[in-house]
Amino acid sequence: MYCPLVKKGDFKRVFETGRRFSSKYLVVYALPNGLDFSRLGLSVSKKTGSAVIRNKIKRRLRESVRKRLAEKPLRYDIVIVARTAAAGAPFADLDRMIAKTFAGLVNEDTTDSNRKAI
RNA sequence: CGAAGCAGCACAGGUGGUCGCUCGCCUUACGGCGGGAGGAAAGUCCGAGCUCCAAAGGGCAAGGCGCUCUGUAACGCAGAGUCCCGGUGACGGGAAGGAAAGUGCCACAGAAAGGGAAACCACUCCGGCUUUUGCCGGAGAAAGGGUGAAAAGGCGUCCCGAUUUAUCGGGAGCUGUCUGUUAAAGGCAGCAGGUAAGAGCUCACCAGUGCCCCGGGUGACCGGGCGCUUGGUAAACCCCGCCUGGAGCAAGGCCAAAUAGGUUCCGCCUUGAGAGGGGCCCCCUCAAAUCCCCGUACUGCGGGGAGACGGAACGGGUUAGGCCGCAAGACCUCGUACAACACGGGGCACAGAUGAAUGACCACGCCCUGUAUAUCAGGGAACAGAACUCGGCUUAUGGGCUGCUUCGGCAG
RNA sequence: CGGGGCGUAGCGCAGCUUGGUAGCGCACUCGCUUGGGGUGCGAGUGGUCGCCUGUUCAAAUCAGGUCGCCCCGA
Repeated sequence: MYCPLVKKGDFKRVFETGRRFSSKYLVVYALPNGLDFSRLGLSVSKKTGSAVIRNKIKRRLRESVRKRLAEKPLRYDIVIVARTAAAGAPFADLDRMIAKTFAGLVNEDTTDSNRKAI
């Protein structure tokens, strides 16, 4: 279960206070959100490529995150920034990185996160 | 066979399965069924629809367009033509009105670059001087020389013979034009008058040009006659003709919530202005009032006052808030008509997201690459992703097919 | 959706308005100066003016198209 991350302030909070995982193709920021589901934000720079390439990267990342969250439901605000190398990456590599990153995340105590959210 | 030039066509990797996204419909719900990127969706270069604002009219400014006719909702688009340029040719390219309304510019060189008494050298004739060479003066100004992109349109040649000594005949050649050809070719016209010699004079031909005439064409323009000989540049200013109100779906409409300022009224305090309209002007429209107070003879007339602060109500803006706008045609094809187009018949399709939907995996077959082959391995090719909707233009781009035409070579 | 600007030598810029010679600084090379280096002085090398087409006798400059980059407004 997830929904898109929308607000500019939410992005800013995740960038500044969230955990950071870097890899060849991606930079992933994650922050517990205190909700019953995760929210996903994607950032692909115009320098990465044309609209077609950028769309393809976002679709692949969305697909990968959907599959990983189905296996392991997290309650995080996640922002994934694609690096320029992600344009030519095979889907299997991207998926492996997402899975590896999610393996390092654990849901926090519910009451604690609720207090934070409010 | 080789080289080249046009025109057109369809495609944009297929089928099946699993999981997932988005929209619509059905269902109480679980869920089910169906739709889901392109030829350029791109660039945003034109033209329209649609929406809001403005709008009596005229002029100016600004911007755009600029051969003709036709088509179209419209266009800077298209079709058919005209003229010019390039190409042996098929064919390609052209912002192609006006330089005789005016202004400006034309570097360097050159006497001179737009009106300059067209200069200099050299030249011809006449007169004078001189042994000659030559010098001086006058007249003439064509051919020749030098600069430059351009010097005031170009061109009128040569030989033989005869004689009436400026004409005739013959030949070659040149120029122009016509016919025809792949090419060679052929026909016609001109090559003259004048003069000391010549010419810018007369004449012939060609070129250019004209608010001239005749003929053809809807027209651009073409052909002929007549007149004239005028440098180029308007993608320099400009002139002429035609067109253009402004903004854009974040247009615009409705709804919701919260808050500071705005308008009206009340209280309190106190003393200020015509407003609106398009880029501007003439001007036009609405106003020159209303309310309160005072004076006076009711209407009326004269004089004075109204903005800040607090409360209430109202309507706008903001909050990337929600809904609507927001989804079947200026389409394709066949026939008629010279083409675009129009008319008639038939056919087909018709995404609506909003931090923004098309993806991932598997199987089969197909294509490409690697390897001697099979197996096998890798990849699915190019350009590229709708954002209110259409008609065009431009640009990017894969492999393939079809038709026509031109030039050259070889063979029959 | 609307508007504006830039592209010239390895780098940063001028020249474009009013068309005829492409220039400045740094950098680079050589020489002088110094015992040597730096500094300084002098000389020199180096540019398809983003690309295509056109106008013109002549285009970095004018016109049209195109490509790339940057900025602004709603």
